[in-house]
Amino acid sequence: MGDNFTVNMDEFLPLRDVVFNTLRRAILTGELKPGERLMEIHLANRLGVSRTPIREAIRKLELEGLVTMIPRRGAEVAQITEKSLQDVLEVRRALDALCVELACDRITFEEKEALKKACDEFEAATRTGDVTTIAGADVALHDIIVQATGNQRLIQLINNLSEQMYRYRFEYIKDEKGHDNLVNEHRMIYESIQQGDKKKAAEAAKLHIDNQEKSIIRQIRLEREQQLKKKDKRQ
Amino acid sequence: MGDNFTVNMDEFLPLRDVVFNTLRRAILTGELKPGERLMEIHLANRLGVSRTPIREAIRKLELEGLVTMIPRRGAEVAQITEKSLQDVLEVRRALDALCVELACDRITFEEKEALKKACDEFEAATRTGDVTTIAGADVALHDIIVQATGNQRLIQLINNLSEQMYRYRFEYIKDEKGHDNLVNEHRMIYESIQQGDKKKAAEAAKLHIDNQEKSIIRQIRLEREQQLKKKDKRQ
DNA sequence: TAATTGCATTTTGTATACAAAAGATTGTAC
DNA sequence: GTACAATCTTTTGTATACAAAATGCAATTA
Repeated sequence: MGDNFTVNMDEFLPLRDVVFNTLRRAILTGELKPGERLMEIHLANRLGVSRTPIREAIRKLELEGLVTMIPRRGAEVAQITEKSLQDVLEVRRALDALCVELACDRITFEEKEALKKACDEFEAATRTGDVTTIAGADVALHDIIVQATGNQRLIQLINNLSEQMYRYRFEYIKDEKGHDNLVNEHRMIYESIQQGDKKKAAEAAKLHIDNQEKSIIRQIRLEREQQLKKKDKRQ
Repeated sequence: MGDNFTVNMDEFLPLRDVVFNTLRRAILTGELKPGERLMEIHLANRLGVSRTPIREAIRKLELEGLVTMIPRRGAEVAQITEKSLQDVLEVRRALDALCVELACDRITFEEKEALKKACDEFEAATRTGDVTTIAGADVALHDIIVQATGNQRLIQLINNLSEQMYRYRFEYIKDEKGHDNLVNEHRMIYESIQQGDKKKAAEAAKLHIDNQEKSIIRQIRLEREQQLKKKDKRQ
């Protein structure tokens, strides 16, 4: 079992929020695996708190779609199926397009500058080859665009949807051959926003998602095949 | 204070879900007003349960955006501002467009029939003049389209967003002059889906939202003016 | 040997208890 | 009458207790 996640007592938050963040993190990084049961006493002991904050955290994870409740049996980490991921991506495609369109209208001069810088930094990051650095630069870039929309609800939704794909982030970033494409796609998006060309921006954003989709779906199929092989061996 | 909401003990659900549904309903119907505090013991006594299920229900309402948490002060019903509503509508516009586009591709023959019937029934409902009947027919019609997308995530998101505007549903339905427009907009959407014309469908869906937006925003401004007048009088 | 029943254990669902923080109230001094 | 301080109340945050359901296992029976 993936061990040693602990509560971060530094933060001055209600325990339920600390637990919520901790569990979410554990699920997104794959430390808690799909299908794994979340048992309250167990988690409570492990995190050194009582069951109450654990339960409240689980209620929030439930609504976020990261855990599934089974009546009288408790929570387990939600399974990701290819279908559910395609559903998420289908929505993200539309919302990302909306994002860049809104950004075309509302982005400030400072944000444009920041976006340009983020593009350069992303390119630099790809040259380091370090996956974490690249992922960080990618998040930073997208964050600027999302924030530029000024639409709080949209920001919240996109963040939540991104979360669902978090486990696969690294996979499509690992693929070195794709780096030039990613850099180009980012540049394309930046330029369209710079020019205020909504149509072009939306197309670029959709293309960007489509490419990620291909890469992620490929990854999922690969994983599933490997799991099947393992099963075969056991039999 | 808006009185007598009680838990519905018929349903066989964990108390937290019963409480969740009860409170949500109360908020959406306006029985619990924006800014009103949700005090745990008070609610617990009123609903005849202990604080635990109340707290868990509040955690879910929090993530749904229906209540706001103030640290060490508890929950209160989220305030709806014009900005927050515009944010919601901006997102809905994109997602409704996505909905009808997907419906164009995926709707089954039976669903097409049902949609046609729903259009007719909506028209019939407008002629009764009964607001509840009209609202019901409207929901039924939109439900068919949303379900036809087959995208669970999208269905969930649209339902949640609709929720945020629930309090204003009646207002734009009350406006009798708009009924013919609504009927026509529905027919337009139906026909585009029938023909599988995504572009036309998306345009129709967006127009539909735009008109609702106008009507809702007008309503909000009216409400705010009335509140200001009341305040003036008191001073 | 297979199936089933009964018991023990685990785990959730709910209620309650207690501590600490925030808020209201009262009283006193100026 | 106002300002400030002390105290009392309310309310949240957290922990724990208890009941009921589900699960697993062993023993018994066909």
